[in-house]
Amino acid sequence: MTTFELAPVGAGVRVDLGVEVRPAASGGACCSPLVTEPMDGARAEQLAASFKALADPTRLRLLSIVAKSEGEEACVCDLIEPVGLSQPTVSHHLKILTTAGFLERSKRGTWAYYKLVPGALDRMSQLLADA
Amino acid sequence: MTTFELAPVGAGVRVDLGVEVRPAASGGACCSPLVTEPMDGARAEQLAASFKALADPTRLRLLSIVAKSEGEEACVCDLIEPVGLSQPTVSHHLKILTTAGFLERSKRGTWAYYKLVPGALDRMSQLLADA
DNA sequence: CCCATCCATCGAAGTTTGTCAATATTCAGG
DNA sequence: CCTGAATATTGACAAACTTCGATGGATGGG
Repeated sequence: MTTFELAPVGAGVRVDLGVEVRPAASGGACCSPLVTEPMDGARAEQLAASFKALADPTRLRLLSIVAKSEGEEACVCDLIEPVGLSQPTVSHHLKILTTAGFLERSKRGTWAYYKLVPGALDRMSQLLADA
Repeated sequence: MTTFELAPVGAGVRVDLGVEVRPAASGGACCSPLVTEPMDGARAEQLAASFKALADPTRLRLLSIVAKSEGEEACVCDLIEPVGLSQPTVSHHLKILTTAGFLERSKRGTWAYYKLVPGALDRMSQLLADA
């Protein structure tokens, strides 16, 4: 398989990407020696994980369809035909989006309904806004 | 190798993700037959390509460092040490970010300076804002 | 000119990802 | 319970990605 470890989108990620401005390009022609750490690896990985969930055309379409559905909610059967992929594949993508915190799942009867997590995409938007 | 075909971030991508609302869940228990196309495959691919460029921790750190540098600009030599990867790898990532439209390159002497493309990240932010 | 430096490209290795067919799981009805 | 329908999970495989070392191209200084 492969272990998708997509950080929940909200997860305390702070908007201002934590970089200490470097101490004013020390003398030489180029190359300041110390750039006091860019945006620590941990946060970079979290953020990257969230973007990774959005970095697939099928997943974007799934989000888009769900977003425009009744109550921002759709069941898997509504999604298979539009994206034109197999049911397992669609389920796979939905799981990734859910793990990443963009969708939430609720089962009613035999059907699984996926719904936009309110504010999840907006939070991503914020992260980019003042970068 | 692999051919990175990252769509320039601005490229006419429209904020409202083009989905016609489905015609009100036709009668049955579930599964409305026609969801008049989600967000056409082409745009989904473009958008996904842009997100793909952001979907890597190293690239996020590179953007972050560049963003906080003098004039939102840094030469490759400034970037290698902070991210702790080889020079070829850093160049590789910079190219991806450049092709995707997030960075622009200018050569001065032997050095290559990478600079944030103004508004590029903001545009991505917009795309997510009202999704 | 020749050399050293900065950067890009190439080729290769290892990992991750997208996709499907097959199978398991869960639930509603009879 | 047994069956059928809707989803999820597993296993497999090809394509794509990240990374590196080695090499090539350009530029500026002796």
